Amino acid sequence: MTRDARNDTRRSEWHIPSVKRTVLIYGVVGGLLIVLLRGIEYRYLVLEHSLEIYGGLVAVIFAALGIWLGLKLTRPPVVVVREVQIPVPAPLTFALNTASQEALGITKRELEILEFIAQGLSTREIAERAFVSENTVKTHIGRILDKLGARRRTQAVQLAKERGLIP
Amino acid sequence: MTRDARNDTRRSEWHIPSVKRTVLIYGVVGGLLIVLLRGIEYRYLVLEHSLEIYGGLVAVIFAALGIWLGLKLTRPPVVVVREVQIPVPAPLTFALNTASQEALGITKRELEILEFIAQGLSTREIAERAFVSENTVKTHIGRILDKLGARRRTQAVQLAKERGLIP
DNA sequence: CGCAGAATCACCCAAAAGGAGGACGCGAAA
DNA sequence: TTTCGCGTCCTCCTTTTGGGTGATTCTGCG
Repeated sequence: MTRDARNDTRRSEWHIPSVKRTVLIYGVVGGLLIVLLRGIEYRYLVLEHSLEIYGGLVAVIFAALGIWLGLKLTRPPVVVVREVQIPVPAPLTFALNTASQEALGITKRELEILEFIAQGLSTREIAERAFVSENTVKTHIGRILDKLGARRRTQAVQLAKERGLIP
Repeated sequence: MTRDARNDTRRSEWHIPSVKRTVLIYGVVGGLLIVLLRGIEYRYLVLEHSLEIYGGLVAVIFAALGIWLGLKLTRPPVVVVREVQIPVPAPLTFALNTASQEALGITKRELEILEFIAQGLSTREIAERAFVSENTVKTHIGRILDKLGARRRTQAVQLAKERGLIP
C-alpha cells in the first residue's frame, strides 16, 4: 500500500498527459526497434533480400503501432446514460404539435403571435413585443383566426391549445 | 469499357466487404511503396545512412496508414438517443383553488362566466348559454376583469389559469 | 322582516378587435 | 427569370369589448 501511495505522489508531480506519454512510448519503441533490427541484420539476416525483410518488419510493426495509436487517440468518451426522474411539471414538458401546425399552415411568426395572444396581451402590446406595427399584428391575428377557424382571439387560444400549438 | 462492365459484374458477385477492401488497398499501397523506395534507393539514396532513411520512411508512412486504419476500423457505432415523450394525463383532476377564489371575491356565477370566456365564447354566446342578457354578461365580465386585475378577457383567462380558477 | 350581496338588466361611450382589400420587399423554389 | 410564400404595412369599415352609471329583482342570514 505504501507503493501505491508513492506512485500517486509521483503522478501528481509529473502528471504527463496521456497523449504525450503515448508519443514518448512510441519514440522509444521505435528507437529500440531500429537498434534491434540493425543488430539482427548485421548478425543473421545478411541475405539477398534483407532489405525487403527489414522494410516489411518495420512496416508491420509500425502499422500495428499506428493502429494501436489510432485506437488510443480516438477512444470514444464514455457515455453515461443517466435516467432522471422528472416530477412532471406540466408546463415544462410541452412539445409543439408540428403536425397540426403544418396541417393548418400556421407559420412560425403566427405561432409567435399566437403565444402572445395566449398571454393575454393586447394587439398594441404584441406589436411592441414583436417590434412591428399594430396593423401587422392585426393581419397576423386575422390569418390565425382564419386558419384556426376562430372568430375571436379567446377562441383561437382555446383551439390552439386543443391542437397542441401552445402549452 | 468492357473491362469496367466486367468489373462491375465481378463486384456484384463477390461483394467485397469494406474491411476486406481496406486490407486490399493497404496491401497494394504497401507493395507500391516498397517498389518506389527500392527505386529511390538504388538511384539516389545510395548513401551511408540509406537504411535508416528507408526505415524511417517506411515507419512514418505505415504508422500513418495504421492510424488511418485504426480510425477506419473503430468508427464508433452511431448511438441513437431517443427521447420518449410520456403522455401526461393533464386533464386528470382539476381542483378549483377556492382559496384564491375567495381571496379575490369571485362568485360562482362569475366563475361560470369565466369558464365560458375561456372557451372562447363571445359575450352574445355566453348570454345565450347562461340564459341572461348580453348586458348582464358584460356586467359580470366587467367585475371579473376588475377582480382579476385584467384588461382583456384573454388576460383574464391567463390570470385565472395561473390562479387555478379554471383548468 | 330587513338588509347586504348577488344577479339581473339598461344605456352610453370610447377603445379594441376583426374583416376586406390592396401594396411592397425579400428570399426560396420552380 | 418568374413565381410564390411570408412578413410587413396601410386604409376603411363593422363588430366586439371594456368601463361607467344606475336601477331592479332575488336570496340567504341575523
